[in-house]
Amino acid sequence: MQSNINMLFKAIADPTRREIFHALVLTTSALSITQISTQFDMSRQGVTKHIKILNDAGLVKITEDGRNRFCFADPKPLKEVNKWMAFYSQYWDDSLDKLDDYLNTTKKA
Amino acid sequence: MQSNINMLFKAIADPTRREIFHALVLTTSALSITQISTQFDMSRQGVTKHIKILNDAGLVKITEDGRNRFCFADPKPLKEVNKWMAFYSQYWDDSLDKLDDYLNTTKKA
DNA sequence: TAAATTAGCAACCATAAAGTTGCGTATTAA
DNA sequence: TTAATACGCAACTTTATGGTTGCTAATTTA
Repeated sequence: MQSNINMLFKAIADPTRREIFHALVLTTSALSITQISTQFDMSRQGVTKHIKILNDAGLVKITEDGRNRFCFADPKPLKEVNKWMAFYSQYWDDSLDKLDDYLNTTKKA
Repeated sequence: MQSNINMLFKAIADPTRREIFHALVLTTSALSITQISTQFDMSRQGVTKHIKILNDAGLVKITEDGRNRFCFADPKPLKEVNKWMAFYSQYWDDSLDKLDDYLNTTKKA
């Protein structure tokens, strides 16, 4: 198993997975695997795989209920991504100044 | 070419790429491809590929200077990721309540 | 001018990833 | 108790990914 943060980044890297996650966040009720798959024009197994990866990343929780497995979104792990980005946010506003500085100094030289 | 946001998520999904990006953010001077590859115990071509993906995502800018290609980090595109996450941040604090609610109601039923 | 350096391009390899189908099993409904 | 439903597991296919090596071209240094 990979590290948590790696699995998190991997989980949100796939657009289909982001869509599934989004749908789970928006819905008020829990969705079973089959319900998700009808909603996404994808085979049930395809959804199962994505759910597994989302679950590994902690972004989706699953409760078993008879033959059903209901999926819930849990956005909490995204805080980690937020933390990762927080460091770079300080460079957002002056980021290309570095490039400008370089170009200016080399032109002057 | 994929969409911008997809390329962005893809770019930061790989841990090596995040490391390279981080090194470029931290360094005061620009780094050439060769300089990066010596720093990362990876072949020059491996680095070139990563830089290309980072460049596609807008996270790295390149200036050519003779036979050198100097790379600069540009964290600005990460704002998009931040925007994507902003929506989910409203669910961070009460996320698992959804699950709790479900479990409670089903137990009561 | 000859040698060294920086890098792109192409081919290649191994593995992972996204998705499918088929089949068996457990649970629910008729 | 039979039929339908929900699902997991395994196998398979296709394509992407991360990485390598070999070769060539351009630029810089001796």
